[in-house]
Amino acid sequence: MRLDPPPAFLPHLAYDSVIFGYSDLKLKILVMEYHRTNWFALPGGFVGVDEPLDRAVRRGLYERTGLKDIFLRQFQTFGSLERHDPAAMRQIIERSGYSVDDYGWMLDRFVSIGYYALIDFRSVHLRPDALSDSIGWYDIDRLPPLLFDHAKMVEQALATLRQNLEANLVGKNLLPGRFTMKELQLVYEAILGEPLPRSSFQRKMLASGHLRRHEKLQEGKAHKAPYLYSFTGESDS
Amino acid sequence: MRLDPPPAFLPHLAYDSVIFGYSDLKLKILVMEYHRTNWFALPGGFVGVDEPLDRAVRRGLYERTGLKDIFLRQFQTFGSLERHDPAAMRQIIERSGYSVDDYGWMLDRFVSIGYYALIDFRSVHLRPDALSDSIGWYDIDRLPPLLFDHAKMVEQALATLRQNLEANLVGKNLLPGRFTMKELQLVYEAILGEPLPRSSFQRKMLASGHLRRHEKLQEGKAHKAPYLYSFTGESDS
DNA sequence: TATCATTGTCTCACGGTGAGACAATGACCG
DNA sequence: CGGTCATTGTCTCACCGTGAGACAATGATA
Repeated sequence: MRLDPPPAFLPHLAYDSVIFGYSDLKLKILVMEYHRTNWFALPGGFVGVDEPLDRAVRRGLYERTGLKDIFLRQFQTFGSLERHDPAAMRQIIERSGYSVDDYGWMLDRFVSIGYYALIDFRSVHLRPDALSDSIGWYDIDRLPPLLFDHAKMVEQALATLRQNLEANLVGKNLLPGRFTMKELQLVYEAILGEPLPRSSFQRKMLASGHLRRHEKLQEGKAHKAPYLYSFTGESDS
Repeated sequence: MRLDPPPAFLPHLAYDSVIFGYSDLKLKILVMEYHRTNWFALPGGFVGVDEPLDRAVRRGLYERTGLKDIFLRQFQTFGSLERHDPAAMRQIIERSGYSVDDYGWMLDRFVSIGYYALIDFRSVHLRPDALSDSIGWYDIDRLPPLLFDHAKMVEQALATLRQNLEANLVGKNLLPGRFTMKELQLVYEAILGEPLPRSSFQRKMLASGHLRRHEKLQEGKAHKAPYLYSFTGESDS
């Protein structure tokens, strides 16, 4: 919850993370709000001088969500000059109660490495960092205006996620351990942003071999009781 | 052809490029050899303090190949600690006739952004840079041992290329303006590393709409004369 | 007990694919 | 000069995955 002085981090280098969760039939991401600015941005951070890049990102995720062993993928590195906005950064630092004299290095140009993560919505305990008032979930299609080039980052992350959609990921990372076929299909549809044919979806999922059917049936609700499924096999890292 | 002093470049940040060409039925990449070391590595470089990342890579490609408007894609950023090898770097600097006192910043840890490029083999005029004796083409499956994590970079670049193979790219960037269907198929096979069914390949290519058939027929060789084709539509950047 | 939405499964038509066949072509050889 | 033979463009056919729809089974509700 502190900002280490410049020597601790690689200068000019940052990461930003697009953290996906699923709840209430919607695909959502984590967005943070800077202190007293009404400005929103993706959760990001810096890389320690002797810290592997991947570990830096996992550290940031852990500090904000309390989760370890998260599914995490790099999707793009952003290095244009347009993303540099020292004026905005100055305000963020000052309104958080810090001095630009101490944190002037944050006004520099940064090259940022974009990661996306998939996490189980329910198992998260959110904690804001030193610069942010709050961190919260936003529907993927109802995001507030984001600072810098973060809107483009989200777009890219979502495109990459859609392209790499595999049975392993979704159920293993976004859903609780047991779920119905219907629930699984709804997650897919939320990610892809379009409806899927029911019979084909079920056929493909069953044929994939990743699913295990639990003979238990759900009960209590309405109509015919669906099977519960869980995912088999390895996944994250 | 000079090494600018530290202030000109972003510290701890580099790029490396996997430059693909096609010749003699083989997929090849450019590999450079450092002065008097017998050590091989991918051509790479540094990013100017006020230079967009993409432009830095294009600049490096231009300096080495004389080509502009190259098809270029980022594929992965490498940030582990294992890739740091100051001892090797010290030798490279010294054997090139430079002093570590002046270029000590090159011994630091670097995070490197990997790009791959597709270029027309015949239109290249190779030029080594300040640190390298030579730069030349190597068969993708007969590479010399590469320094640092560059072998992994090549592997990743090739995997990404195979995954993103589209009709647009190959013919537009790896082949000369006019080519036969057979030649096109051979390029695909060289990239994918496996034979493709002839009739399906032809059918799909013709149906893609990217090809234009030129009524001229090749002549002089053997047997039945094939049509010549060229690609239509936009491509690179 | 009748109603009705949901679920698991099946069938069918459609489109793309790989394998193979076929004629056309044009250089080479006897 | 005619036969041989490899290459090329195209066609046919069997096969597989897909989307659409049908159907019975189910289980809560009226």
